[in-house]
Amino acid sequence: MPELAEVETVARGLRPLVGRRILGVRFGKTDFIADPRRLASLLPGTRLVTVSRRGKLLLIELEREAAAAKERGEGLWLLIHLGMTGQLVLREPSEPSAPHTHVWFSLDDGRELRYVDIRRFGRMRLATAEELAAIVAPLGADPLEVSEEEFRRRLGASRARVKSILLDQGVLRGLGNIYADESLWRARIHPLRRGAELSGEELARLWRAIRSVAREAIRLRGTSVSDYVDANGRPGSYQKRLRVYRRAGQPCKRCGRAIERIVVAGRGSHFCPQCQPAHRARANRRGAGKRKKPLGS
DNA sequence: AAGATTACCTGAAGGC
DNA sequence: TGCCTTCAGGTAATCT
Repeated sequence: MPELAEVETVARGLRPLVGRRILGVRFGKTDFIADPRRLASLLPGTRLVTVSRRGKLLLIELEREAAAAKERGEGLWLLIHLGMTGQLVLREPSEPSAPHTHVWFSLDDGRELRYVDIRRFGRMRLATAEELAAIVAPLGADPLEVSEEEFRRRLGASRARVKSILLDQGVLRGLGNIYADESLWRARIHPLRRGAELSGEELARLWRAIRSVAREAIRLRGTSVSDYVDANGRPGSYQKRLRVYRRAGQPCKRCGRAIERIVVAGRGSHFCPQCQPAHRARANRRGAGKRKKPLGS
């Protein structure tokens, strides 16, 4: 699934396109595109200026031709979210299109950038600078840039299950189910624990675990367990490093106990019952619901 | 009103 | 063989 490491890898694969022009766009199904006619009218003739990533969101900055840019001085961004099964791949126009290809961008170097998405959970839209600011405003901290202090503050302020918190893009941007499970295993924290009940030591372990998992996943160009490939159609290799994700019933790499799978936040959650104990201490949570003081302030 | 659950979508896999 | 159900998880919408 495209999480931060996969989107980062796709962004890096597209970066050589900076300077290229989009000559035209063709569409298949468009129900995942905010305003396909706007793309059809504005994209042709634009030049790619930057390719970047914000969480799981891919940002392609475009520059209009001098004449068109005059009417509105501001920039234009093509925003693409890959959802679950979205792929952006560079192909020669002569190559047959994969099933579920829904957008074809023709480029001035003769190639095509194709958007493929089996389930169409992805999203695509154009945005002005103002619209872009509003879209990224709700996103939380970057997992690789957040300080340990801010991380502890954000996680410790929530009574939700820690697994849910890690998946919340408003807290940390870019983590998905795979890296959330892998990070919790590394930090030896049970997915059902609540953010506010984690000790300072546990939060510190989790902060470090997320950083090392994210760095390693980017280095290995992402995880390919089902559909993910990069801009050149190549899979990543972090799947070889997975310790718990989709390993239910198999032995823990640390202690040998069978990995278990439960559902948290509607997601399959994999953990080691030995390494990741469900309770910090002898928790008698009777009366815990009476707490009324919100933490902080 | 934060936190939990469900809907969207298609293909793979398992049951009978 | 083939039909049916379940599962996979990105976010948005809906519930409690």
